[in-house]
Amino acid sequence: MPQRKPRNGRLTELEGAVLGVVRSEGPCTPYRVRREFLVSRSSMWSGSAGAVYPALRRLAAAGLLRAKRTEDSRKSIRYSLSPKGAAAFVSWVTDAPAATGSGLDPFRYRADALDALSPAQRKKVAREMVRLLKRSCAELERLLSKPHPEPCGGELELALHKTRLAWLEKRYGIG
Amino acid sequence: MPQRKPRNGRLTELEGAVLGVVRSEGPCTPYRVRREFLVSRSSMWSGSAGAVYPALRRLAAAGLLRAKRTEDSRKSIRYSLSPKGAAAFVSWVTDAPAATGSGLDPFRYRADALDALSPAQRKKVAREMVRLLKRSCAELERLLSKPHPEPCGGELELALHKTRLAWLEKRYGIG
DNA sequence: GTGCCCATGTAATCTGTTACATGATTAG
DNA sequence: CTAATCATGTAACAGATTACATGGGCAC
Repeated sequence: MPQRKPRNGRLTELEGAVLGVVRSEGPCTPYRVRREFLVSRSSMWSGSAGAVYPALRRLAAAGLLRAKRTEDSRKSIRYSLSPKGAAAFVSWVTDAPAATGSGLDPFRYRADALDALSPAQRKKVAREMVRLLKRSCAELERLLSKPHPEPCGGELELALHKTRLAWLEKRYGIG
Repeated sequence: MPQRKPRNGRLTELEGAVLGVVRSEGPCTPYRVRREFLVSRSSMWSGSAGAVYPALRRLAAAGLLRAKRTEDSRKSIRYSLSPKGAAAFVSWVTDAPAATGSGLDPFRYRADALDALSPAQRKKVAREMVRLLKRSCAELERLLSKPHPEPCGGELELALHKTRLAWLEKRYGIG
């Protein structure tokens, strides 16, 4: 999915997110970065090696990350944020027009088309969506209630799911 | 962004949306389809010719669209939905797991990092975001109040913006 | 040692982006 | 007629995906 506009000197969403991981985790290996994407339930990225490793190299080549080989048997690399990288990250975070854009919402695109379905089909799929959304909400609420709330993105994701549920309820009376 | 997961026999988000346009508009030319993406305020896609024209060819090659050359001087093509395409579109719309996924939300990704900013920076960018979000809300409300509400995606987008505003208000007291 | 997971990549492919090219139509 | 715009593409490129390859460390 789209979502991927090429750089006009700017960072990709993935690159910005990668900088954020390195910033909050401190110097870390590619695998560590990658796992953040694999584990985080942001289904938007696969966290595939073919995306993360090249992104790290790009960022290092641009001077935003500093790379240092370790001396252990793996000879892996530890990336840390350079001052330039920290500045770039702040620019990325404070890019208000990018932040307030509507993004890529698979729900919104399908919502328009629900009316095209037969009532029976629509009811069936709406029920299934409600089921999945409620499950996600429960999962997120469980995570957020834990002592370490982790990144607050979960709050926003929860709010998003609830918005969708409210919309389904209001429009089709399914709750 | 994005977002772009390759096909495991499935349709891309763009392809699904393209089928939706052809379905709701009836037989139409590539340009007609493209303009829907250019005009619609879904900032997620550029609606570039390099995306739309190949997508239409792909869908036609897969038998989901029927292509018919017109006899006028443009010799353009009119695409219409084949029965197979209609079925594929329904599958796409009713793919509940895909629909309820969290998508690619640039706001959510930046929200986590706002805490890393200085209070002054954070206040400044939060204010700017609020300004942009309110402007989008006003614009959407204007559109939605018109006689022809057009696709309901606008309702969801409006709800998304309001969710973001509420989050900023709650978290940073900026409204 | 053998098998399995951890960690680090690479290769081929796919899709969307920008930027350009080109012919038809319309406004002046 | 000329210029702008409509409409239809193509070309080069970038970034992400899957799938594969490979070597180290650990359990048994």
